[in-house]
Amino acid sequence: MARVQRDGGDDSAPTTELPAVRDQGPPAVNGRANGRGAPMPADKVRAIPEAAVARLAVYLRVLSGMAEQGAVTVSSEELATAAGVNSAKLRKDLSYIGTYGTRGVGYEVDVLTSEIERVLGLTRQQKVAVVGIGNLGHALANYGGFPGRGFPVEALFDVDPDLIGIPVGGLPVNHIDDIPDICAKRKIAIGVIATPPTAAQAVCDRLVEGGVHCVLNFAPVVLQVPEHVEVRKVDLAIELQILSFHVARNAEQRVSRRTAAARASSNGEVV
Amino acid sequence: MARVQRDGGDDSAPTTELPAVRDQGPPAVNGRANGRGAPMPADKVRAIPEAAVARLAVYLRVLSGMAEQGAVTVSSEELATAAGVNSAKLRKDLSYIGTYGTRGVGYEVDVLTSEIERVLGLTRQQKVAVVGIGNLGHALANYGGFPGRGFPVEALFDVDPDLIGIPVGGLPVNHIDDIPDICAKRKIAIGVIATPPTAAQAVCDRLVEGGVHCVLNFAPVVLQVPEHVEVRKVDLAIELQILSFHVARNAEQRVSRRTAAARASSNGEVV
DNA sequence: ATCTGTGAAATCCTTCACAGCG
DNA sequence: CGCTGTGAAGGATTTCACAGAT
Repeated sequence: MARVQRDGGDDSAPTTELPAVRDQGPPAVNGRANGRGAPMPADKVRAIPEAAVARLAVYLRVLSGMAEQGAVTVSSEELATAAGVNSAKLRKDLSYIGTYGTRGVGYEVDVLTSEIERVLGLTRQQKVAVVGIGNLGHALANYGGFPGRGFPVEALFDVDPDLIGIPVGGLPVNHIDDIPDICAKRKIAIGVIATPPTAAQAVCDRLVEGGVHCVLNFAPVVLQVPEHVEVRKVDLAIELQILSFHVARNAEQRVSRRTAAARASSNGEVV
Repeated sequence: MARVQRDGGDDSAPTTELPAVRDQGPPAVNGRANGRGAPMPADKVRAIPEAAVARLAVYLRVLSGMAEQGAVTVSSEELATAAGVNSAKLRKDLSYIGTYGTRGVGYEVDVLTSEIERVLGLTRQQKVAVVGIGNLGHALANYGGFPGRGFPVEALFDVDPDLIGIPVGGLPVNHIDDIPDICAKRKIAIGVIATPPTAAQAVCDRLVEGGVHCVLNFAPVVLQVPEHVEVRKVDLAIELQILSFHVARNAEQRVSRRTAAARASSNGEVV
């Protein structure tokens, strides 16, 4: 067995679930007295909230846009607006990675950029394998935007014999049976699953076998993985259904507001 | 100008409000007059946490898989495991939509399925438009899996003159200038943006002009939208960067654990 | 005996608001 | 004076743990 169910998505949503750092010490839980003002032992890089990590990636993108336009410094207010958050949240997020701002002025775009890159581990390249070279797999393999050259695609896999050996985006397609071998040899860090749902779990197992610890899953299934493996999912159906919920909710709100208005007006009230 | 920055991504938003079920408006939307499952006090039917909505969609998928395999009832523990959450969370989530379980037994698969569908608004069809018919757009337009017949794709748009008029997945491509008109005429509920980042904001503005209130954004930009519009984003780059963060973190943990172990063993401690 | 439904506690995240630096 | 950095307050979400139904 040894399978643990976890998901990364959405998360999201928000939903983003943290890898449960479950330390089940026999005695009490760790006194999480995170010494605030006290400088913490450099040993322990303190946890950055999962939600903040996701936003740091957004800030990074916004910053790179600003750099292109020649911006040298930026205030928390500007950056926050461009990133779609409020400025208090942005400052709090940045405070998790250190203090790189100048009071009365703002942040230097390039300093902030490289600090975020450092925290996100973007200074090393993470090799990516894409499994499932259908419509979506093609899109992913060609995604010039596997962005900022931090995530080179270094292996492609499919079952279809007609695809094996064919180069896609300059890289030949291998058979999924070779996943464990090839991933291990090429030291693939991240596996992207773009297969039909029925194949996804088997593919995932082989990726794990090949030493892959991080999986990005586009297949509409919940993957079961061992504890040390991190899965994030991108799920079209679920995104649509969440939007659907909001449509329904808004429709109902509109109805009940209209009813209220009608009732009020028939009472001579002003709404 | 009245742009409000919000994003739908995997961040958590305040809990969404469900319609106040006040007195019966017109024939109205909330047919929650189910005699069998206990609805729940009208003034308590207020809000379903955003995070729970996302998971309800997951449960729905797991349930449909179970139904296919002939399952009639399911316990919270089984369903939770299959969905990758713990059972307390699952039960809490289900409690937001009513009480449809049987103590000592579990839930009936078909009852639960239709109740979740009802809450998510999947009883009505939501028409979808896809903008940007590149690799990804193709994948989306052909996605037989715009799943469970709840989300028919009813309009396609692109700028490329060579594409206009060409049918993709049985539907002709229109020019993006026609977005407002066509969306309004066909009563599109959800717009999916699969354009290059530079075009995304303009496309989004036109969708909103056409009366679209929900947007699913695949372009790597933060969209600015009016308040009444709901945006969710799917961002490959950000997903990869979040995974990258976990790679980095795990690497550090592994290092520090090794150091700790070394230190401990040189002290004769047991780890 | 088993499994749901749910208050209450614990945890995680966001927002406020202001001290303090440049 | 303007803007950052951050305790503290306020919410939201998750987990606990158990009463109660079958």
